[in-house]
Amino acid sequence: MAETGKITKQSEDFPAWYQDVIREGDLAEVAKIVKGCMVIKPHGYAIWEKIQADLDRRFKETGHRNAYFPLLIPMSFIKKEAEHVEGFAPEIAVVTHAGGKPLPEDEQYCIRPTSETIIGHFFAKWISSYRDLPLLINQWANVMRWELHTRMFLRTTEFLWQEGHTAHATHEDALAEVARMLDVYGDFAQEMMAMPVIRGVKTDSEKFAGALETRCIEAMMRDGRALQAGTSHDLGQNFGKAFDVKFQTEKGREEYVWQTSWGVSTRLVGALIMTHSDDSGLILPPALAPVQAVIVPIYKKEEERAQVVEAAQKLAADIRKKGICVEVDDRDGKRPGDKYYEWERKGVPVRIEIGPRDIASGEAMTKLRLSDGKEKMRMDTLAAELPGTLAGFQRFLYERAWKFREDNTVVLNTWDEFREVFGESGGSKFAWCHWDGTRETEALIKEETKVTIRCIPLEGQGPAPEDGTCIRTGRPSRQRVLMARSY
RNA sequence: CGGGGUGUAGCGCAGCCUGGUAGCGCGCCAGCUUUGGGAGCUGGAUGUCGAAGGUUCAAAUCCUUUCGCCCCGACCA
Repeated sequence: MAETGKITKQSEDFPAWYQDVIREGDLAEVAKIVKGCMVIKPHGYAIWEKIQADLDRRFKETGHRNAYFPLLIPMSFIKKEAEHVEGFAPEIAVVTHAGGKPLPEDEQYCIRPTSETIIGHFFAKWISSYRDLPLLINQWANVMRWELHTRMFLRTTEFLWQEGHTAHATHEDALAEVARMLDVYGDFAQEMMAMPVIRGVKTDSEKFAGALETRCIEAMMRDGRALQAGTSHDLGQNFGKAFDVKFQTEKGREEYVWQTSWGVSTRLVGALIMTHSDDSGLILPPALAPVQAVIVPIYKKEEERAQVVEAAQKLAADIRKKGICVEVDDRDGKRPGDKYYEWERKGVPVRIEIGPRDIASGEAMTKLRLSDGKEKMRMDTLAAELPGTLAGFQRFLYERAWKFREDNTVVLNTWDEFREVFGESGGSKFAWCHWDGTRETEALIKEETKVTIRCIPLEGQGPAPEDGTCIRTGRPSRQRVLMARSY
């Protein structure tokens, strides 16, 4: 880790850069006293709150309601769905003692790694008729997975997320839900995070433990690696059968429900950092920036200070009327240059400087987080123009991220090309390649190159389907899949 | 679990080889001067030197034991 106050260059050491941006942006720190856990500091948590607020609105607009289930899940529950146990058992933390006594093995709890099982249990109690369906529930919660290697926001032992859990009368309904929620995530990523994503289907070996199918959104980080930014699972009747979630159909027949689950986590904050930020620190898309604009008053003498701060407060009030979150940084004893650096590292999109000269001329200096120069703007029209400026900034970030991804996406046809692109350096690109569809080939490629199949693109999300031959084995393939090194 | 490293002020580190009053940078506090891109000067506060035991007149330093953390090789939102 670099010394405090310095940010390692992205091009020199990407992981160090990432840590530095988080520290200098005052987003979070490693808890240290609790293995693998992090403390999300106010500025970082404020970003998560903005993410939550917008997603929550989208969930409610699509008919879901929030609920909350226990943090502790009986160990016996986890074991009920065979693939689910197998997938999660190694990373589960278990409560073995309570009330000052050891718990018998059959009374032990695990701290939820995800809630399909306990929610399945309650769905069984709540659902008896087709009239109870669909049941559309979302939970905002923390979960815990005992990971070997942790990285702030991307993979920590405890993390915050939302998990949607729904039950439907038919597989068709459930599949529509899976698709709908994947689109909610995809739209959110693109509209709010200014992060282009590829929507696709996971291969069998990458899908959620216990699901029939997992759909995902995959984004490219600025080192070319892929980040899974959200998932939506078709659980089929697997959990329905394991937890006996049955309902009576209109015709009086008894059937198991079809379930889905879907989630995004605080990992999105990591995605935000690695999609937009630069060597000066964090860059936030205006739509998710807790502070969208900051006003720095500049003064020398006391009487100037009073005058300048007053003008800044008045401008701030005008800006707030436009629905923009603005802060006046009138902290005394900290010089303007110092403040500039601080707000830059915190990713604030727009900075406005007001000094005696500006008050005299009726203008203010504005600086966008991404441009080098400053621009003079009339103070009386600034508030009116700011929403447009922010919208333009948001659009610019999306387009820049899009172009970066396009520039780092390749279509590969031979294994030699593949080995060249994914060399020893550990770098990555998005590569569209043919794959023979077998788990064995996928594992072989992963072992040889650490490259994985990120997803099989949904229609329109990748190259149009075409017959070809597997990049590794030469066997026939019907469609190209997305390959990359990933987080 | 195997290999390597490290524990000294809030943070980052030096001191250890060759035992002798615990130091540096940043940060923090106070005052003055400053304030349109990371301020300067002066003064100040802060430590059971990871823990336990031993050797010694004397241990951060030498010896023994122990604990924690970090990095590299087997899982993943």
